[in-house]
Amino acid sequence: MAKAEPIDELGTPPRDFAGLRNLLIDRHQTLPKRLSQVARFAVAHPDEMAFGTAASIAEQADVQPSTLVRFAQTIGYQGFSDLQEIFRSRLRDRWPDYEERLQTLEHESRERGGVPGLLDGFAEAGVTSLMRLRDSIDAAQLEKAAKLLAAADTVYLLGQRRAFPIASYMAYALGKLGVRCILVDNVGTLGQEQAAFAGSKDAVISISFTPYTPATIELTKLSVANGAPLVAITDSPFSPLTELANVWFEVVEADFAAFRSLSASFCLAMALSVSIAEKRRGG
Amino acid sequence: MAKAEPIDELGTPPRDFAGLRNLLIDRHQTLPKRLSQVARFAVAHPDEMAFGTAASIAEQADVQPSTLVRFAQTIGYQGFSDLQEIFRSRLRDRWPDYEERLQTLEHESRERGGVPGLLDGFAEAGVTSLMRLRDSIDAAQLEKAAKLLAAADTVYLLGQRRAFPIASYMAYALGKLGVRCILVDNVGTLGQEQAAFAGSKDAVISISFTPYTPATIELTKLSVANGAPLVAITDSPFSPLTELANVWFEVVEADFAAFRSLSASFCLAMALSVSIAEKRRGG
DNA sequence: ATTTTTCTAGAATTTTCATTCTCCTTTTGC
DNA sequence: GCAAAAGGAGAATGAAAATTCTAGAAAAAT
Repeated sequence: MAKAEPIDELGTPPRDFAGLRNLLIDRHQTLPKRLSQVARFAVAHPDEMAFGTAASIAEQADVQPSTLVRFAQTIGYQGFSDLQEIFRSRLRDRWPDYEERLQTLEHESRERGGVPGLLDGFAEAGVTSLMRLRDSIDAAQLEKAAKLLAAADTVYLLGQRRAFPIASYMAYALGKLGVRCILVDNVGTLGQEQAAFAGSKDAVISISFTPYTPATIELTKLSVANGAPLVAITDSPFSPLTELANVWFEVVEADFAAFRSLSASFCLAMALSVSIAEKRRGG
Repeated sequence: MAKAEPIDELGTPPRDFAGLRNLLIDRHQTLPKRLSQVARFAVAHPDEMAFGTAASIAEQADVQPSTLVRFAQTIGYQGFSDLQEIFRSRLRDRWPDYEERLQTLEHESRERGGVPGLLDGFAEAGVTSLMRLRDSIDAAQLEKAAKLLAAADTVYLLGQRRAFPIASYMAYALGKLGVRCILVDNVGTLGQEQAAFAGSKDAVISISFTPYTPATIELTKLSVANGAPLVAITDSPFSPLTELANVWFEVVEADFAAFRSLSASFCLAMALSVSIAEKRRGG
């Protein structure tokens, strides 16, 4: 209780959310491990901080409830409840002007061009693509593709130019899921060599959009000739991939400012990746 | 406890705010005086219902705390706390514009299981991410980043592992837009050599998410040490990139099945890419 | 008008929750 | 490498809150 040096830095702690957030960002480096952990959680999940109980928040942040109290006191608040009040006020205060703000946003993004308008445009294109994807993809097809790919020894991933981000992401995801795969990135124009070993026990996922990059098509043909089953992700039934594929998906992306979204393709890629892993575990 | 006629109308009460609100509006005429009073208050002051304690709400609504419990039970909830959860969830997920769309999505995806369920899940995560992005990105920051990057001689793109698809996509997009750029893909661990020439006349876009890939951080530090201005896309204010950056963006992606969406990051990447080109043309 | 039923207020009870405290562990300084 | 200080975990405590209970008031029905 009685301390020689009573005050460290207990100036008045911020009573508004923005100030608190800044304080947390500033100080989290100097805080001890667990307290820093709480600071990170608080910034990342302000909603939870507002509504949760000390126990529930503690569990999610992987600390003890008492740590939350110590944390609040360390940065100058009276206790956890006092700190929580800041997070609650944020939701309270923000709500009234939120609708107004959103209307402004919609209104302005039509009128002005500029960077914010672009962001809205791409976001809208992404949402549209995702909604469309959901309606257009056939469940049976997905099932079939997942089954085919799950049976494969190694999954070969083909995709160049605009499709390359998707192929490379699948390589990342499949790797994390413990599914053996090879990303045929064609570095050093070594695509032929990379894809050469794909055979009937393996499978190929080929991704290509208009104008179908020749390298992707060539490498796909090569693999199919070697007996590898093919799952294709493309943007039209007339794609050169469809006639080669055992299963193919048509993904139509919305566009904005002459750039097509990639959201739907990524979404499909993720769903496929996870479903392969699930099937392998005996789904 | 034992009652002859056990159930009046305790069908499942709504778990979402919209449904609850309708229920309240419908039934408030048939309810007894005090309960009707509570219903009116609940509809009129949903914020208070979310934040207040039973005692504080009771006082404001001019009823007894126990009345609130009776009220909750009468309309089918387990107790006051159960009812309050609905009001809290409303503040938690406050994206009014897309509320309806998402609800449809959530609803349908519960009915389907398996692979289609995955697709819906990822779609939902993507939509959520995009909506959040729109709300969280600051227009002034975007403007500043676009200006900084437009002034650069060459744009260097850094991003490994999960961030790599985004970096590689930006390389594609910027190339198409006629903006000189170099994708530091670190092939052959030649990242140092690839990034070596980034200087004060250039600019770096660095993309990294938890757990921040060391290679990306190292290469970014190197470039910044050489005087290159930095725009960072990351997922937390505590990212090692933020302190290095001239402008940084926090992109929080929603996740599903332990995989985070990339939609928002891509959206931001696209918006940035196009805005650089626009600025160059004299925007 | 009287009985029966429903509703309400307020007290009593139980549960939940934040906070405090103690003991143990880790880190820091010498 | 050791001592001292700081930090952290988890049980104990006490306060506050939700819920239940009961008696009485209001409303409805006969």
